[in-house]
Amino acid sequence: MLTDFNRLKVFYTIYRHKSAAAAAREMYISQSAVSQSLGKLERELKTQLFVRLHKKLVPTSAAGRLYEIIEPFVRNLEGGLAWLEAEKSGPRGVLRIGAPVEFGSRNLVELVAAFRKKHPAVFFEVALGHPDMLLPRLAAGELDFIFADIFPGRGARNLPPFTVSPVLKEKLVLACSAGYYSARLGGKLTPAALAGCEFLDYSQGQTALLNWFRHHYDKSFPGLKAVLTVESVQAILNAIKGGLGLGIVPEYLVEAELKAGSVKAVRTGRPELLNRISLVRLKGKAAAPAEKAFLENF
DNA sequence: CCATCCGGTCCGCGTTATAC
DNA sequence: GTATAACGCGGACCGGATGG
Repeated sequence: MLTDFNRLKVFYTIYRHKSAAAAAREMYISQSAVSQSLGKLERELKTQLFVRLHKKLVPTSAAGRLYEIIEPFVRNLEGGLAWLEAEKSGPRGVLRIGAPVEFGSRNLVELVAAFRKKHPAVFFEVALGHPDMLLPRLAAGELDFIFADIFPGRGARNLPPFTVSPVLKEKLVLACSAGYYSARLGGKLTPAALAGCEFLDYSQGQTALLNWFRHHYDKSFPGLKAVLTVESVQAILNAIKGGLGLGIVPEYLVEAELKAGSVKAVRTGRPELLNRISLVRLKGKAAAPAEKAFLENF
């Protein structure tokens, strides 16, 4: 059983001054209180900590050992409390953020860069991955907040309540190079012709592709041929330009190529599929200053 | 079921006074 | 300067009530 911390603090102060009276003055309590506290600690530990000479306290070797144990702890504690105090004057510390791979490596990194210009004492740890993996980590307090595109899976049943606020919508287009378009789809843009093409996707499950097809044709197209699977928008983009097949990318990333005609987007007449990114936080969790400042930047 | 509030009880801390 | 006795007060703890 750990002894009362206040008694250890009294001991620590006596040891530093080698005097109960001086410790009492420093701690703004009576000399009597210090003496009683020390006596109690010695009885608890069943160890003599000071030899009482006339008007003098001489530490025993046990006292020296105890001081060595307590001293780093007190130093840490004082440092920690100073840190908490400093935090009031401005955001600092580490922000742990979860995000989908594409959003995290593109938009989030830009946000972090802009934020750090204003608040250089804030550092970032970004975990990239699927919301199904990030939500439990948010619930366990390992992440301060996350960004999520799909929300939520059935696996999130027994997780604590979250607050979800939309932060971004971007149009997603199914695109390929102009060469690929004229060779494989020229003049016959039917669902069947489309489904027979080569595809580029972000995950083994082809969630992005399947969503696109469901959105535009109201039915699923099983057995799409994925010739490349990679968790990187940049890679998909390069593969599209290289004529490898059809891939889904945010429209604004290929705006120039679409205008120039080097990249073609598959248009069905329906509005484009939207990628909705939401901010997900633990309900009722107070935001630390760094977190608050970051979220206010939105 | 869990968190919170409330009233009552009791223990221990810190005080003063005093002895050494 | 330190230790001890006596004492008052605050806070910790407990059981029960209440509310979401």
